[in-house]
Amino acid sequence: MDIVHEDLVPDPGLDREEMLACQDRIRERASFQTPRSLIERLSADDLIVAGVDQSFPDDDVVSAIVALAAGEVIDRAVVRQPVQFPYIPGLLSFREAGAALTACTALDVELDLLLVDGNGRLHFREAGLATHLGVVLEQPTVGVAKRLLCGTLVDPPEPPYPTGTRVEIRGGEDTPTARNKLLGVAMQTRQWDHPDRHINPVYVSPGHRISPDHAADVVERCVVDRKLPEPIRAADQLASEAARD
DNA sequence: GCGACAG
DNA sequence: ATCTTGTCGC
Repeated sequence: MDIVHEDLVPDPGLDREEMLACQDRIRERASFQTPRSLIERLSADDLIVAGVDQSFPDDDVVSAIVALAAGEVIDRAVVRQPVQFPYIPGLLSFREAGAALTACTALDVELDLLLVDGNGRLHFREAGLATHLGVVLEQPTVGVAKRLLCGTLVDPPEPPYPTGTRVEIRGGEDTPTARNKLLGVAMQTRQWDHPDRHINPVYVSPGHRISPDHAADVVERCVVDRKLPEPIRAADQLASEAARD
């Protein structure tokens, strides 16, 4: 994987206004449609999907990326560098993308798709971490978040949702550029049998070069026995253990 | 001014 | 994200 748009790499040194302008440019370049070539690959049994995730030991950021095909790890990379920007909702890319991009560059295998911890189009300016990475790398990406950042659930059922439930998330007052647009879906990837206590859904959104439906399809396919898709779990695990040494 | 807010 | 033991429920 290579950085295609060096000028769009999020710079932690920019001021807030410049960061917002950068995200506006990302939104303008992002595509939320699935290319014909990817649609064909989505049904292949050797689909190559990677997950990327970050951990923050002390004042460093560790980024780990793990690529899987047919349930097997086929490539991985880990990078560590000083953290350069704080966590600010809506500006996550400026904290995590630098390290994540370096990790992506260190990967040898060519991916069909990259799963990212966080949002894609499900973002105040439709430019979440998954979208930013996708545009800079010109790589199909999907965002998977554990909590809802913005947008409104359309006709949500009463929790707990049964496994397989998908609820549309559309833009509202908090997403001025995407009013009433389909930004992503709340997806129940796993659920307990008894409504005693329940598992929350994950929030899936297209990052770049994929549609909301196909994004959800891929996440569903990558989920094995857990709430989160395997590539992200593997990356999460690798980033955590790499943070200890 | 108040609320809401991925990791 | 990170700091951290026990503990509730299948």
